[in-house]
Amino acid sequence: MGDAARLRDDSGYPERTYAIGELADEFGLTLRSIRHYEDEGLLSPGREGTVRVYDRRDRARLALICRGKRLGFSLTEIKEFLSLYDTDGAQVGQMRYLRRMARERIAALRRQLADVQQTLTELTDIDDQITRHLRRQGADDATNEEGSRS
Amino acid sequence: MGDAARLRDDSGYPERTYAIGELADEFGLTLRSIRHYEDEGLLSPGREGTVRVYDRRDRARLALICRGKRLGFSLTEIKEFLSLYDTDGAQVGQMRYLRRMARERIAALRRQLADVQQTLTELTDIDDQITRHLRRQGADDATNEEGSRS
DNA sequence: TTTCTCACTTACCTTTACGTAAACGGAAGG
DNA sequence: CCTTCCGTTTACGTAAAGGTAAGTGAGAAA
Repeated sequence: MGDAARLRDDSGYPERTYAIGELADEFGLTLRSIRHYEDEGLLSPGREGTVRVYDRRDRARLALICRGKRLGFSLTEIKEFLSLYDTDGAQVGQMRYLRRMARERIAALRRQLADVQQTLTELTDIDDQITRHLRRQGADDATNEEGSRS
Repeated sequence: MGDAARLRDDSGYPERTYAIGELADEFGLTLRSIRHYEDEGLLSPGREGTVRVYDRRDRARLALICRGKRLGFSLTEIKEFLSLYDTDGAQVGQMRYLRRMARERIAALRRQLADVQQTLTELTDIDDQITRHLRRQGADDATNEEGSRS
């Protein structure tokens, strides 16, 4: 149990850590996936012997990875993306580069935002049409009568 | 040249058609991809002999396919998605189902919208931080001084 | 007629993002 | 001591979405 590595934190109290299984449960991933993200260089958790030990920042990165996946990015894109989040140790030269990357991402995300919004209005239109159609037929719904507000 | 299939339209004038190469150029796809979408049942263009002939509706479907891809959906998801757009010949039973599908998609898209928006604000924050950092260093930008408005 | 250009099919290849199995290690508990 | 649980590595498998090559055909142009 007792060893010195328990208090490796400036703030004086031991930081909470996570096992791979915990994170897998929390984010709905498999161990394989999380390890794969590490293989691809998106994560680099500490080790206690051979066992992976994740800290608060690893967990945050994992959350970003998941969001990136939900948005349809590839692991490679997500990797670049992640580098934008830890600019803390960057040199001035790097920062210009990172800012360019950030702005490109922003532009892409705005396009995606527009796509999502347009698709949303189209689908709510379709929903409305179907609903009106069913209503005209008197064949009205048994399912919940939830509308489609933006 | 002259054959009867040129006037297959109710409206009296010949509808404009597209060759596969045209569509590929227009949407920035390869022939292979377009044919692949057909293999997967997302498109079913007419044929003139062995040659594919796309009409207005095929073209519209292709546009939807591209948008779906930009949003990160798989071809299978896009296929379901497409079926929502031609409810015209559907029976009442189908319509309930389609409406359910539409509502599921809507819910998913709203989540995606939230993800995109959050990522956007985070990245604009990062952009601002970098910009301020560079400004403090006097090492200010040579690149365009475009801001990051929402 | 020969040569382009565009299109077609068939078929194997590649990349991404994991799944899955085999075999092993260490700690905890009955 | 043996089992169980959690983790580890190595390595082959696989589904999705196309790339790429080989060989064919048909119409237009030189």
